[in-house]
Amino acid sequence: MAADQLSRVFSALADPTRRDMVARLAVDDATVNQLAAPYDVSLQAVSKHLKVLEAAGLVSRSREAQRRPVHLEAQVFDLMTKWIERYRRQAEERYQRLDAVLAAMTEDGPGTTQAGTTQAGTTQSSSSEGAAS
Amino acid sequence: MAADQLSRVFSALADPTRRDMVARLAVDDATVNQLAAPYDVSLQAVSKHLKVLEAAGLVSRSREAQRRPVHLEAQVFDLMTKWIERYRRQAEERYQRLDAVLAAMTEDGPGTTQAGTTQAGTTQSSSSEGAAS
DNA sequence: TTCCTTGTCAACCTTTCGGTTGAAGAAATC
DNA sequence: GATTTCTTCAACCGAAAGGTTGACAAGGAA
Repeated sequence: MAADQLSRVFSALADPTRRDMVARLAVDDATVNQLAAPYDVSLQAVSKHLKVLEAAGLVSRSREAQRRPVHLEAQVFDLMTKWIERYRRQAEERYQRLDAVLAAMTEDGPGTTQAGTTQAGTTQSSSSEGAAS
Repeated sequence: MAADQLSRVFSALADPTRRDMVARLAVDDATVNQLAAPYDVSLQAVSKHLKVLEAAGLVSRSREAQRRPVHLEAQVFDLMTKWIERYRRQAEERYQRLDAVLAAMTEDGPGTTQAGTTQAGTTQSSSSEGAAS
């Protein structure tokens, strides 16, 4: 798992503890100890979680004496939002198109509409990850 | 992993193959065979992927003779978008607050601003998953 | 009935994930 | 220099993910 960045981001946020940490970091930067406080897991486990978040580009770390403050990098959210919005919009448009077809059907009476409602079956797809506008 | 729905959704989309399937399904409904075509994995593997997507609420399945057409349920995207937007906005506001503080500093000269820039250190957090507006 | 198509269930294997404990690095403090 | 604080590295462990193959159910079609 986790080849490209998008995979790493989704994977990172799939864990409730890590999502919770992101929520905490949205309020303010925090050290590892501060982040670990609410959970009853070892500090090492928290450190691992942070490595995952960092690899996903969701947080960055600086240095401050022995401390390593963690900072939320909110730009990465845009990556997800863009991905989600594309397909949500596409699905929505499709739904409206179907609606239009159904409306036309009741208007003209059944039998006049041809093809392309559902199950078009042309299977013109393939890897669609990076395609479309 | 995958306790609540949000976890299941993020987890489901962490896999590139499943994301690709979602992209394909945004175009049109499809059968398992149609979905499997682009990939060189077994049909069983694809079936498993679909089960994951279904458990996450991202797709629904109907019945049509032996076929089990898969349909994208786009509403679930809103769940993610809501989560993401909350913390993105929060982080953004925080950034602007910092900006304001910096502006005030150069205006009044250094030393007049007190506390609360970064590293407030109050650690008033805890589980934040379901909190805030 | 018999066969073919479509899809799932079950068992198994390997890799990754999230956690643990123990040792150790890095930097301030005694 | 020795100690304390904050954090990571390394090795290990059980559970889950993602894949495989083999059997089989469900439903047309011959």
